[in-house]
Amino acid sequence: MASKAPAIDKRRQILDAAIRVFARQGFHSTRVADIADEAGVAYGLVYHYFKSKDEVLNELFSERWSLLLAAIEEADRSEASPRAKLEAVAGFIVDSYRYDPELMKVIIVEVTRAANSFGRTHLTEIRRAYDSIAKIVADGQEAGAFRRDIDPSFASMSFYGAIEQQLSGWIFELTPATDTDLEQAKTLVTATICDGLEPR
Amino acid sequence: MASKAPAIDKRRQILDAAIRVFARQGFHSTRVADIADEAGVAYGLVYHYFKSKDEVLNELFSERWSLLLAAIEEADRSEASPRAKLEAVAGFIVDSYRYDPELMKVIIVEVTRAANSFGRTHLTEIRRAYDSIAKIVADGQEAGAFRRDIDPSFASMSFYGAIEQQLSGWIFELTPATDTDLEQAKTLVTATICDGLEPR
DNA sequence: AAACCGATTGACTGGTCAGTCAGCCGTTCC
DNA sequence: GGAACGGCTGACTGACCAGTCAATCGGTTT
Repeated sequence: MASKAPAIDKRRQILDAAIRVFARQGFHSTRVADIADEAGVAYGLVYHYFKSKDEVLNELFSERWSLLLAAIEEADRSEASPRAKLEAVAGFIVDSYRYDPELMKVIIVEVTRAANSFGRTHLTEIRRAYDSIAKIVADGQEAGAFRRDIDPSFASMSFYGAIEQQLSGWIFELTPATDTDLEQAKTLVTATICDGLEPR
Repeated sequence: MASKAPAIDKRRQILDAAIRVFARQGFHSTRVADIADEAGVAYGLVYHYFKSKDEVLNELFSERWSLLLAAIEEADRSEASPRAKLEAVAGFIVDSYRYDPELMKVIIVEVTRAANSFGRTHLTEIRRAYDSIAKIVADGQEAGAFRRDIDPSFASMSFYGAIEQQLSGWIFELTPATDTDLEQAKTLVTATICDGLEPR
């Protein structure tokens, strides 16, 4: 008997396999057969659960991005200082990478930074994240915590870009990514963006 | 007679056509036939001048990236302040976009941010840019112009990431890109990274 | 036990394209 | 004139792969 294997969720199994394979080979050079093999499942089953290969990636992206959006909006609703809100956002993104680097790699490399193919589909969701961050900045300006001569949406792009670039560095092994590095990055991004490189 | 057509450089013609087509459709959904058509040239000629479709993209990237590397290193060699050096780098990148947005789109979307497929090939060149920027920061720290508690390579990634994210915003029309916007961006990036968002 | 039904299987097909190649110009040089 | 050469042409092929589908399996219902 051992495992009764009570209807393991094959759909989930396929998604998880897809993360691994996409991270390893990239979306374009991944064959649907690779996903099925990695999941230990028949080729056709992928099409039982998903309309197309694209839909698998879309699903992976949307699952995770909605968490990010929720995290940003929660940070925004909190009573913390604007700077602490940004720190919370940076923290969430870095933790996402720590918790599941392969998934974050797929999302960044195949969607976020590839807005030609897939990003186009998700541009609205992606934009929502930038806008929410911009709102945090704008509120901070109104409260006098941030200077007013930098456009909030400009600041938002810089902040997000700085974080994503750090993840890229880790993903492509341009930059060490020990636990300590990740932990420091959380506050360092915010320190860089809020305090600046020049001494105060 | 009319045009003596003194051996127009067909190779160049193909490269320029490739920029337009890659920018429009993305590398993966561009057929070699599309490039040839756009260039007004026979299919086979592409293979006369280039070993493969990949090589066309590689060539486009290397051409431009070497200019960027030269610009960074020249800025570094100048007598300007560290901050002015960074401003020069930001200025060069923004001007590259202004001068040839399609080429920059191709480079960012298909190479720089797609380090899975092509970036891998160019990782060394890409890294050299990050390293050169990091050197500017490190020198600035030594000279006391920058605080020392932020790792230069970390600062370099933040700086470059912030710029590239601005370009992405323009490329995907998330952000207005009038001449004034571009001009302001040059100093704003540096202002954000050097001075920070918080009032001084 | 028979009908039913969703999950699962994997062989097969249709279409797509990167890259090849055999040959055609136009020029230059003897 | 003709031979040699390099730029240039575009039809063709071989490989690859996303998506289909007919068939099987195993559990549930009546």
